[in-house]
Amino acid sequence: MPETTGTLGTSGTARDRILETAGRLFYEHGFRAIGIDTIIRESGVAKMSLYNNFANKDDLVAAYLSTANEQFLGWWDQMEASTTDPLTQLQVIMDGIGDVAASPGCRGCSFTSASGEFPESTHVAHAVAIQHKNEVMSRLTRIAQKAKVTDPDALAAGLMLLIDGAWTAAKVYSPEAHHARYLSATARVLIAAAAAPVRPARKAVKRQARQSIAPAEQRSAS
Amino acid sequence: MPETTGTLGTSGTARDRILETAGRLFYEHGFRAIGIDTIIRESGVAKMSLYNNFANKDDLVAAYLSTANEQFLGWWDQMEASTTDPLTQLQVIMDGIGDVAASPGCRGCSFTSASGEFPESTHVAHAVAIQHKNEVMSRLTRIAQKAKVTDPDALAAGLMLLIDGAWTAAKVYSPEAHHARYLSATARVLIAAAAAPVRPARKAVKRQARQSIAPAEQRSAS
DNA sequence: GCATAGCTAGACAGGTCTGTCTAGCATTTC
DNA sequence: GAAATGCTAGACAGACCTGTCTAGCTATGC
Repeated sequence: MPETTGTLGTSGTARDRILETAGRLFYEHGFRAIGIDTIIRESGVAKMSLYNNFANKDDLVAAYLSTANEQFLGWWDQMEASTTDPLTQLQVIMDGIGDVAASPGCRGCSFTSASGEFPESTHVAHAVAIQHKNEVMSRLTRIAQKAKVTDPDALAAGLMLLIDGAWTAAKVYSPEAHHARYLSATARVLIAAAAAPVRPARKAVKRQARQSIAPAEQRSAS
Repeated sequence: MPETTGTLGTSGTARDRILETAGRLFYEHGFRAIGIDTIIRESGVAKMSLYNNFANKDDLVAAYLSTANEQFLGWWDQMEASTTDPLTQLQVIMDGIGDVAASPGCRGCSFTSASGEFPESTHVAHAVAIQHKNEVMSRLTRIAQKAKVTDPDALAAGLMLLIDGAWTAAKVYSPEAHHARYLSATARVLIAAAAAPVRPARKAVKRQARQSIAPAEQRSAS
């Protein structure tokens, strides 16, 4: 039994090859930067094979993101199953994400990128991204609740901020990674503080009145 | 003295109107989603006025980012000047960014978006973004050093992760903001821990061996 | 042996994008 | 008054992009 089908077929169905190729190209160059023709050419598949499997380009983008979401959650499940203590589970997950974000090939988070390239929250790709982030947030919250920390929402939110910060570092600084290396250690501080509530610091910093921020500066923020 | 120039001129030079309009549209819809023709139409300016002031679209994007960078650093200087204690300076800045990120109109960080839409680090827009993040990092580090905390690099990196996490929340969840509201409180934890070094937690979470992450999952990360 | 399903190859339409060019108007400067 | 400067209006070229269509090939199932 030779090639499964077609002339250029390497392996798998046309749909699989399209998804694999499109995912790689989208991740490396961005969703808008990669055209249908490029995906066709790189995957060695006919254009009609793409449009027979996906309604349009947006549908292909959404399919890629859904696949990526499933893979990520699968990886998460493995990490979480590696231990039973909730606080350790959180730390293991943060360590794992830190390792990925700081690795040379990492270009950040596909879902955040999708949100940026398709800013309308009704866009199917943006919607998948929101769904993904919601899932991550609720998983963090659930584990924090299991750990019986004082404020599970605050711990989950803090860890979420760190995670997305690490993905941003990976995206901006790729392939150097930079401060994503500090994800693990910083998460450890938050987790420890949540477990053993912070004693009033010697010099507690109080929130003070600040001047309001002009609209123009909202757009220029870091 | 009537209109300064032109027929549709609202105020300022053509260059100013182009930069203002382009900035607003880029920020709201993305760099690749907005075309030259749209900028022309919205700013009421002739196409040649754009190409007389900017070499090409990339140059316009870079000019917008440079302006945004200057505005942000100006805002930072104001925040920093509002107090003399370094730890309070850090907290004031984090509070300010948290307020902006959690405000309804905020769509995240222009520089991160630029990195995402122009992934090649040699692209002029990506280069400006890197320069901006470097500047923010070095400012955080400098203040942390002034505060004489044990590990200024770690504190600066931790705060940077939080900041970029907040921008991501704003981008993905706009206009709801969500967990960006936790930026201030989470920063307070990190700052307090850095000021009063963490006592070994009752149940310290140790880093444990983990299975490696398959390349396929690197792309699917949160 | 024949129908069906999945695929290929490539032309094509219609739209959009960037960037150039021409012709001419209005204001300022010398 | 003349030159220079900054701008407008819009046509235009050439590239690229999405999505459709036709024609035909190949393997499988009945």
